[in-house]
Amino acid sequence: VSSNSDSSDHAPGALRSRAFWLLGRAARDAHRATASRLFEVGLKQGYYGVLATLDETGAASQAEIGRCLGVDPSDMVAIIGHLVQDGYVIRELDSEDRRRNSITLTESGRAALGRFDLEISKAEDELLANFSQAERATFIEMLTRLDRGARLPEPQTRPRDRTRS
Amino acid sequence: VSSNSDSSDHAPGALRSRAFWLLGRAARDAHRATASRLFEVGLKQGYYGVLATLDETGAASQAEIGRCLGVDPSDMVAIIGHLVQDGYVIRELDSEDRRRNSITLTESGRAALGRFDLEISKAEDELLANFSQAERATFIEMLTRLDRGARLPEPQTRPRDRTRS
DNA sequence: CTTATCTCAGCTCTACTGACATAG
DNA sequence: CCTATGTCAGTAAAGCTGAGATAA
Repeated sequence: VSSNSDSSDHAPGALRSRAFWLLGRAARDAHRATASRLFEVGLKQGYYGVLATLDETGAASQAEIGRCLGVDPSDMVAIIGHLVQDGYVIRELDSEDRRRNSITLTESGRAALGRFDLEISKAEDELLANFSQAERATFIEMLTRLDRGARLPEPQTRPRDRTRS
Repeated sequence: VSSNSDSSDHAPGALRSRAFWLLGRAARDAHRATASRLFEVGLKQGYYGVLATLDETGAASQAEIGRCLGVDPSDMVAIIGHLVQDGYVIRELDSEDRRRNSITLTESGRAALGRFDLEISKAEDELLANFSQAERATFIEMLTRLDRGARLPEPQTRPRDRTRS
C-alpha cells in the first residue's frame, strides 16, 4: 500500500521516548492497517464511531453523537450525510425539538457495523500480534485511562462573543 | 481551544475496547494537548521529528530523514522548506551525490528543538498525569513494541511499473 | 536501462474556525 | 436576548499517489 510501513525506520531515541510521538505513530500504523481493509468493505474510518454509537444508544441527535465522539458538529454534517446516502442511517427531524436531526441506525447500517467489526478485529490481531493477552488488556486499559484523564486545563465552552457587531 | 476536549464524552463500550479506536483518540488528544503549546513557541508538529532526527544523526539527506520518520519524500519537501525559511536547518547539495539535499541543523534549530522538548514534556506530563512512573514506562515500552511489530504483510517496495508506456 | 533522489501537482481525510439561520 | 442545533464555507496539517527531471 505505502512505502512508509516497511523500510528501515528506527526513529531517534529522543522520539522513541516521547509518548505523544509514539502515539501518533502507532495511530498512523493502526490506521494504515485498517484503512485498506475497511476500504474493501466500502467503509471509512469516521463512519465506525457513529455506527457504533447509534448501535449502543439507539437514536440520537447529531450533536449528541458528535459530543460522544469528540467530533465537531460541523463535521458531523458530512459524516451523517454519507451514512444517509449509503442507507446506513436515517435522518429525520425530531418532533419534540425541531432543531434536532434524529439519527436512526438502519438494518443495513447494523450489518455494515458487523462487517466493520470483523475487519477491525482482524487488523487489530495483526497490530497487537506480539502482545500477550494480558498485555493486550493492559494496553487497552491504559489507553482508556489516558482517554479519561485527557481533560484539558480550561473547560471553557467556546464563548464566541456576540457582544460586539 | 476546542469544544471537543471537554463535555461528556463517554464512548460506547464497543469503541472503548477497540485498540485502534482508542489509539486514534489518544493520539488526537495528545495532538490537541501539544498543538496549542507548540503554536506558542512557533513550531508545528511535523517539525519536531525532523529536528530530533537531525540532532541525533547530524546531517542527513531528505530521503533518509523521511525514511527514519516514515514520512513520504514528497512531503519532506514542504517540511524542510519551512524549516529552511525559519532558519532551523540548511539545505545544500551533497557534493558526493548531487541528487541529494544534505540537511544540516543550525544552532537556531537546535535551540528550537530545545523549546519544543520543553513544551512537549509539559504536555506529556499532563497527558500521563494519572499514570505512575512505572506505568508510564510500560506504556511507552508497549508503544515502542507496537511500532516495531507493526510490519505489514507485504513489504513490497512500491514497484511503480515503468515497464509499460 | 534501471534506480534513487528530489520536486510538483493533485487528492482525500481529519480537524478546526467563523458565520449564519432557525428553534427553543 | 441568549443559547442550542444544524449547516455552510474556508482553512490547515498529514498522508497518499502519479508524474517527471536529474543524477548515479
